Amino acid sequence: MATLKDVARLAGVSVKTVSNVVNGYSFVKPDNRRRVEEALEATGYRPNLGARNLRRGRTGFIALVLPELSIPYFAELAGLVIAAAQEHEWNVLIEQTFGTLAGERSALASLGPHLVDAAILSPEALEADDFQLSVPAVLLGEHAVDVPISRVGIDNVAAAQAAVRHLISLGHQRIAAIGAHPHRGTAALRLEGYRAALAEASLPFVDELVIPALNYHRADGAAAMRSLLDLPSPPDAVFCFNDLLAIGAMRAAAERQVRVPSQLAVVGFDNNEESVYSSPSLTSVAPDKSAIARAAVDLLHQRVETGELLADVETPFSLQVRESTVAR
Amino acid sequence: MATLKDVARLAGVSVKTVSNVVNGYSFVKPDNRRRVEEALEATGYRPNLGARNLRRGRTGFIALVLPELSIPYFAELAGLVIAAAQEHEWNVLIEQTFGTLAGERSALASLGPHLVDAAILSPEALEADDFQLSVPAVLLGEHAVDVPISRVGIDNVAAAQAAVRHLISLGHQRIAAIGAHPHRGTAALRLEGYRAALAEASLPFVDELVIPALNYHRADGAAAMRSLLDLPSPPDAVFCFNDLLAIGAMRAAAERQVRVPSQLAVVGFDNNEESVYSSPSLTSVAPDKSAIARAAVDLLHQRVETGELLADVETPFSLQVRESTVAR
DNA sequence: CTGAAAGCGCTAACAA
DNA sequence: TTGTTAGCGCTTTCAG
Repeated sequence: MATLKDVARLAGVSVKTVSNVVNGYSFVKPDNRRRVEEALEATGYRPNLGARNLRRGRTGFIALVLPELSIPYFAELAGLVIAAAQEHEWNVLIEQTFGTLAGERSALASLGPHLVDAAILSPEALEADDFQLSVPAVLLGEHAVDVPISRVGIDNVAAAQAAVRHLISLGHQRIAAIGAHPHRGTAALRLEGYRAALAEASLPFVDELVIPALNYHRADGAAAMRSLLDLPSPPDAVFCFNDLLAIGAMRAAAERQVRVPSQLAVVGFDNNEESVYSSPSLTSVAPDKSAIARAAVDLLHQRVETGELLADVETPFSLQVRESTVAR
Repeated sequence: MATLKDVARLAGVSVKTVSNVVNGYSFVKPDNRRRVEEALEATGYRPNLGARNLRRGRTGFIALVLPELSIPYFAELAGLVIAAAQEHEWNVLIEQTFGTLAGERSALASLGPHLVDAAILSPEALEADDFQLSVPAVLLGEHAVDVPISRVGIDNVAAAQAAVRHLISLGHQRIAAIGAHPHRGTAALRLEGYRAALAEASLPFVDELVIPALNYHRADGAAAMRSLLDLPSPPDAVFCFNDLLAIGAMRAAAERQVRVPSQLAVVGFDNNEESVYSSPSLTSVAPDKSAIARAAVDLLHQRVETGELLADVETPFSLQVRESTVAR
């Protein structure tokens, strides 16, 4: 592999000149520039990023810390973050925490400043004390705790409220919620939106209709739905805090011969691609994932370049109405 | 951030001694070791990986080149590769190609030896000439072309054959295939397995029942299924070359009021988590993804450490029978 | 506008 | 057993 020095020797100039050409710096005598470019071409020179970054005190990487790639929402998001990072010549390092406190702590601990220039975090269990980051970071999802880190995401209260309003507008009166969680900030906000929608329609908040979920996988949604269907008077609609829970819920309903949407309307959250093709297809709150990824990366880039702390970013969302609430 | 030198000064020894302790090398006088360890602790020293790797001529990264993270199979695989790589202290860099030749070429081109120590490739369009890698690599999926790179994966012919045999054993006679592709090696092998299963049961190979798919997304499966249902005599079973195609096919069937499995049996390939919860759940060929990820990473590690070229690895698979072929 | 040279933090050959 | 020191390849003062 050719080094700067090799190129310099071949072009008959100093490394400085080559470096100048490579980095598009200042003014280089046209003649020298030509010779350097020829030498660059001839050697097939490619800069050694490690050396460059060692010198610049940068690494060229950002970390993306998330629960699990096998969760479609995070997989999609990761793809978008990678694409956005590429535009700033950043490579993305993905760390999976599996949603555990230990996993999240160990991911954070490994984030030395020599490894990454910045980090995008999607924590689910971290506590306030844990946020002693050594690199700039941005939070996706919620401030589970109050920490001075910029956040990028949608207005979860408004989004949940829109989802439940939709169910109410369809005439549903007994609306359940799946996904309550004792420590997860996002869950608290979605629950708040659910409450608000019920309240503004003067519908009662019924404790037994709010089902907690420790995880947000399909299996958890199915289990929650079963417990709901076992109730003396089951709900006629259910708002699930993510699409995976909703898919599980629909599966459980099908197993009990409960028809969706005629007997039970279902709304999810995340708008996974999977939800467009399920039978019935799933009505879902659709955060603009692309906007989230871009905003997070741009915020960090700004932060790293200028050093200035930046404000939170609120990204848009919409409600995608499909067969699980309105039959074709 | 503390450097080796800082630690050495604090401990009153040379950097060499500190380096020895940090790297667990040779013999260090117990007294010195203790003082170094104290200094390490006091400063919270963390080695600068960039510098270490620059010196060692390693980067500490491997690349994982795949079509798209939004495809569940690759998302799952990526998660497993990250986990396997961690055990060799490797970080994983994911590059998305979107299955295009241009995307794959540009991903390969960016894989300089300064960026990664090795690469795991899942190409779909690359041609033989493109495989001029500058780092050790292993191929997931098939040798689309004949190149001297180790491959890790299942026996696609046998797997496809098992899937179609299952359909035949259920009494199906008119079995379609969705996913034929002019250049994709994997598609050719799965088609071969399909043919073999038909042949051994003395069933005719019917051209119009083999539907090509340029992409393997849900939408492609739905489109293919529609064309199959438009046939004067539609199939009574369909073997899809991946689960996404199968999910799309089931969706299209549902839209035409065709019942699965009573009127149409469906088998997929990949065994996505999604397929366990669809209604009906999907019978699918299940490659051992964890074994694939581990084998690929271990092979590369071996290769990088010892320099020796290693043989291909064939990983196991099974057929998961679910409701799409056998009603509960 | 360009060259010489220092040094980013680390490892390892060589000396002591 | 440990210290000294020369780089890994690059960027960047500082002179010229």
